[in-house]
Amino acid sequence: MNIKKLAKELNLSVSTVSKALHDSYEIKAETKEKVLALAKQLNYQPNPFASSLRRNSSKTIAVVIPEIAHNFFSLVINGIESVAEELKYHVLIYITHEIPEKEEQIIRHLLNGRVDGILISSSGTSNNNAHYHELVQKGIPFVFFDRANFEIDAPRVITDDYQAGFQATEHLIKTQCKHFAFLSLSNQMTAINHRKDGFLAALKQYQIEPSHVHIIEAGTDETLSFQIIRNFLQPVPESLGIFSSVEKLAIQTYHICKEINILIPHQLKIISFSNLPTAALLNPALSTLTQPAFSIGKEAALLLFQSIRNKGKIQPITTLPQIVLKSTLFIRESTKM
Amino acid sequence: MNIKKLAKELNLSVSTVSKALHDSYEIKAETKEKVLALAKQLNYQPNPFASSLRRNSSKTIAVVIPEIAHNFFSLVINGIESVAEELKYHVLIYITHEIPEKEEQIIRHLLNGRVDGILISSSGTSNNNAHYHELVQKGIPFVFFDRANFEIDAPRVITDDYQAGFQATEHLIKTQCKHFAFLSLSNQMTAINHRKDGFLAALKQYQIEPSHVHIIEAGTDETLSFQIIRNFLQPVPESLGIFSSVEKLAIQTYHICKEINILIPHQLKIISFSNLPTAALLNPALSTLTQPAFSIGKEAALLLFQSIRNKGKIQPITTLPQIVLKSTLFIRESTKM
DNA sequence: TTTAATTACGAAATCGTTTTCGTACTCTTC
DNA sequence: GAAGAGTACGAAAACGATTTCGTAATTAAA
Repeated sequence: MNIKKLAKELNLSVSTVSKALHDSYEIKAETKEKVLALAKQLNYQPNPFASSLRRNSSKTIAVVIPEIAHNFFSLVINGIESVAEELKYHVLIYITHEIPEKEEQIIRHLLNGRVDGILISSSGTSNNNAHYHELVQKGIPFVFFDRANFEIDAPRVITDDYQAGFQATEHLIKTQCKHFAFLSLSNQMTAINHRKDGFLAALKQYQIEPSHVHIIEAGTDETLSFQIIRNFLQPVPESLGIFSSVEKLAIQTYHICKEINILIPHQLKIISFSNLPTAALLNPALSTLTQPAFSIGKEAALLLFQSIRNKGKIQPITTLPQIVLKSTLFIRESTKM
Repeated sequence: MNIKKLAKELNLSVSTVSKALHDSYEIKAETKEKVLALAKQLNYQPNPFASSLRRNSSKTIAVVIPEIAHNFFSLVINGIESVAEELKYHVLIYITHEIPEKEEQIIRHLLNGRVDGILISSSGTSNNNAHYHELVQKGIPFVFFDRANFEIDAPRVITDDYQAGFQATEHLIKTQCKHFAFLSLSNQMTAINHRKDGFLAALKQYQIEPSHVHIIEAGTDETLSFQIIRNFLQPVPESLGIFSSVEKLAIQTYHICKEINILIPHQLKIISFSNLPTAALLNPALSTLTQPAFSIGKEAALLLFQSIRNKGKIQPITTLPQIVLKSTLFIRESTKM
């Protein structure tokens, strides 16, 4: 079934049918009704590729994320989907597995016009931005969320990572910790670095002895990060307070503590960025900084669709859209005095 | 940049360039090299819509799932993505939010040829299969995973739900439970019903008094299911063993037990189907039946791509592909004697 | 030497839409 | 009743690839 057969069936021209289906003013109501009726009856659905080819728009966006089996990112996707669904857009998912080269390859592929816009949570290191520049040059709108690249002039939705980091660390300080550790994936990710900056600022403000401050870069490889954290915890520094910048490392820490019999919160207190639905049910319940993941996805999608709509139009000289959402601190047993 | 400009630049015809790019035998090596070189230099990427329109294939598959913020489904997507990425296919995600009508609408939309195949974990009730039949009629390959519709002749990847249900229940029986409850989302989902059948079969084999058997249909609405489970647990039946067919209901049960001070495993033992990475860290550690989610996604994708490849070819008279993977039982503290 | 086969390329049709024109026809308006 | 405006439609040109078919030029076979 295509528009040609539909037109033949109706004794109308293809152009008339097309216009009728798009509710054009050129077509009289009676004709429109006939066309709509037969289209429904014959279950006519326009070929999306012909349409995209002609209109040069795909009604599709891409979401590029480091991983998907991750509470934060799946909640974000939920938020994105809620907006996309509303606007009848389709959502393509690409996973970089935290490999910057993979991200580059994906983004470069998307230069071919397959999507109208891209939502990116970067896995990239800041020393390679070429692929983002190509997006800009090609005029493909994109929005960063959570892990933004601040060297690129693109809208972004982030959280108050510095403040949250400060707040979490202040909380650890007030529970009488002596040593402080920051668990990080890498020193190339903006969001994580902002958390670290907040962490360091709090320690400085409370005049914590620098030798008591530990920055642990555990990396993205699971086996390796286990090893690194385990090494750090043997032996466990006195009155250690851990601030984990991502959920995964906190969970690993829990596993390690269980394995080598470190008692939380007595020997070690820990707080983590996390969207775990089971944080309160852990043994002990995990104190968390929880990002509004759904809202992040939703706001990022809204920004993207705004960019898509504005494409081609004259942009007012406006400041770069940056939305900063607040994380929420949940104090639980893992940081009990 | 398109193939026309490329051809002009090379002083060749469009058809020659196209053939060269596809490594056709009609084109001599020297010409191919020239074409490839300039294509790379000018960063030529073929328009995917023109290509899809002409070839009538999209290099895209759809994944239709009830929800995404769910460990099981996000792991499945990981498996799917691993295969799709390998074969250079794109993955569209659609979420039904457990609403059968939504699923119908999505599937019907996909009849327009936007995708070459569909992976479905059904949210549908068995009384409406029309949309699946339309897929069959249109010749669009699809594969069920986990939640299959057994009335439809489509390949499927499922787990040994009956056996796992039997095994879990047998385990509960051996821990001296007197009352037994099965937590279900609805009685319309095949996978869950198979788990229930295994549950009931085990109880029958061990001659459990039927009045001690409780089937709780909690539904998919979060607030409502909380209410239903809470009601069931007030007061908590003596020596209750709960078999939760899905992770979410087990987590809700944990929350409720914490809230109204029911001690696990002393007053209530619980085992659940779950892919929680934190199952062992919960208080108490949750006994689980864990599905090989990644493999499910991978196998389902492989079946789908096989169907896609076979499309149009004469099918050998073969039995319907059905892959049954095994779940693994992890006994932890939540079912301790 | 003639015929047949092979090689290497180009012209043009095609996929299914959308959109720009062009044009009959009716209806005002002066 | 001539000019202009408005209405309702159709023909045809895009969009950017792929593929069929045709054909010169060269090589091989008879």
